[in-house]
Amino acid sequence: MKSTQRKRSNEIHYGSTDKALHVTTDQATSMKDQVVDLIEQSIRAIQAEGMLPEGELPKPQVDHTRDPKHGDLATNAAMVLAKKAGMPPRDLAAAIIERLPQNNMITKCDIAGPGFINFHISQASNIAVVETILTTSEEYGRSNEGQGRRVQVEFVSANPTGPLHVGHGRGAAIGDALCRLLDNAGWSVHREFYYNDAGQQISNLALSVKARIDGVEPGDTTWPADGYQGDYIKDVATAYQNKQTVNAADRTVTASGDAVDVANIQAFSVAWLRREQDEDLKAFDVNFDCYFLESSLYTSNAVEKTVETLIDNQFTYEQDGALWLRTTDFGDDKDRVMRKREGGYTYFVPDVAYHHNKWERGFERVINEQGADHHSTITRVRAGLQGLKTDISEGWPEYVLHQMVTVMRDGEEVKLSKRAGSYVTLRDLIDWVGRDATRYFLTARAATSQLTFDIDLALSKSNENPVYYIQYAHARICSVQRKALEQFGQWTAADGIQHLELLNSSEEQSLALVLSKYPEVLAGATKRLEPHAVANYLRDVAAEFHSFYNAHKIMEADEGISLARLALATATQQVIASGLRILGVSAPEAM
RNA sequence: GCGCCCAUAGCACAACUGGAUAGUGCACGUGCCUUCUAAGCAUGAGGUUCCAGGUUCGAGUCCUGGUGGGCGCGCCA
Repeated sequence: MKSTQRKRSNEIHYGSTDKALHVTTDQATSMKDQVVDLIEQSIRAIQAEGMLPEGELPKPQVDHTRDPKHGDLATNAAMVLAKKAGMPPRDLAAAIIERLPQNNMITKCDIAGPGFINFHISQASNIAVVETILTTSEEYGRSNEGQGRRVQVEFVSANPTGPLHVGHGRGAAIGDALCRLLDNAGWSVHREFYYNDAGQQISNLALSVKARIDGVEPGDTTWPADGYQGDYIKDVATAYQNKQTVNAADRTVTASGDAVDVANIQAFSVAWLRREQDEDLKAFDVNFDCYFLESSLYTSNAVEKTVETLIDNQFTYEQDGALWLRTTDFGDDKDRVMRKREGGYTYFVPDVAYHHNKWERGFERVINEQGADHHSTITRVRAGLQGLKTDISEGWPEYVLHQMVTVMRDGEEVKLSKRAGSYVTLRDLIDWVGRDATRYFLTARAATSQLTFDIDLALSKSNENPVYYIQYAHARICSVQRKALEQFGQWTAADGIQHLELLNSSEEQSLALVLSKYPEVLAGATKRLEPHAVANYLRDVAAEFHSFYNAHKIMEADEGISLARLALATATQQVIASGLRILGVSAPEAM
């Protein structure tokens, strides 16, 4: 597996196969890690005996089994190493088992199929995760892999020409979940929103508002070409005429009301739509540390300097009156124009300058969450950065691209077109199905998959949204805890730890097992930048809990059993609340 | 024509990045509320993982070539 991530000061290889999944926390080592350790010891012993060559060997895998008949954990070590050892996998498996160090966690291990080694874990070891969860509390699932290093995540980055649409919503949901995952893994996360407040699109915006002020409507002969036709343009015009003051997150503008002052109209319109987007984001509970203006790259001369450096480094040439960047030197399929014949720069030039700025701000990692329709910019931006001849590595910045969101309404597709002015907004979704369901739907699927958001379905079945399944488990646990308070008076989850050995049913054991996977699920989701894994995992946790809940009464006659089950339920509650927090979904105490 | 992404049950999607008998939710069949929340549980049916080759102990996953869909391929952003 190859990864062209960073090569600056601290060496990190996110793609490396070993260690990458190692959960670096101070908490008790997981069952899986312990088994990995045992197998490694055994293999070293075999190497010492000369049955396996010294030096580097293929890395065996240890996985949770799908089928309980295969025990709890399984390794392919014997199959992977059979060739090196020159012996049949099953024979090698026997040798590995023979040399496993003594331990009280494994009750049985056997050889199965082509040479798998299956490990059966004792119930006591399995249920012990409940104690780990309760005692490490909010630390459970956290790691310190990031070690406080700085990562910047740029997402949404919508231009202020209209309210956010569902595509932005997907970006907001995924981007924010990525931030929460990285924060959970010990990174210092900086959320940034980049937008253009001065280009052609913004001129069109100002002209559209001015047209509305002048009483011109879309379709009239004097309506501006490429004007924004949405009704919100009328609202901006009215607010402007009323000389309103607009407070957006990053700017405040008061309208003069002067119908011919295009500069003021433009400034006011940008602020008005920025505020509109702020409200969309607020309704979605997404916040940013910084709003970065494309225009600032011009006023600071960053764009000029970038161009000069690229010229000095001889990656450019003049042709047909334009200035070209030899992006083909860096894997592009054709060279790209930087400076147009009439003088202006193409859009990717400030983009390069912007990313150089990010680099100079010291972000060790930068992750850009964008719609897949912008994927062609990746090559250009990276090529531009390489052309600057700094020590930026080829794979910097990283990208997470989400595929299109198709919105179905009344059985037909609604085209997402900001310029046409007719599209479903993020706020529409939130109003219809709620923030939690919107967040969940938009993060529960892999970013690489196209997403069909069927509004009619979401409307008609709003009570059957999968997010409620998870929230319901949380609310149920809260309800039981309230009952326990009535029954026991003073009571804490820790009281049940000493009775955990009473939890020997398959439902209780299965629930504990799924809870024990939480740290590695988070580690995997963080490493692969795939928050949807968390959503899927939470559904599994909820399913195991509901099964447990239906099979066993928590508040039993026997106090020890009650306390033990309360401990298990509380550990479950903690994991669900933690996972939902990463997705930005609330964990209600009652439903 | 070229590049990127995708193709898995009727529908929408998973599958711990190469592991054992491919799972979950809707929808469909059958049971379960006098008992901590039935927004729940149990159970059944539903599959040639788009097609054809290849790599190896082993392929939904990797490689090659097709087919079908989305996006991009501008001196627009």
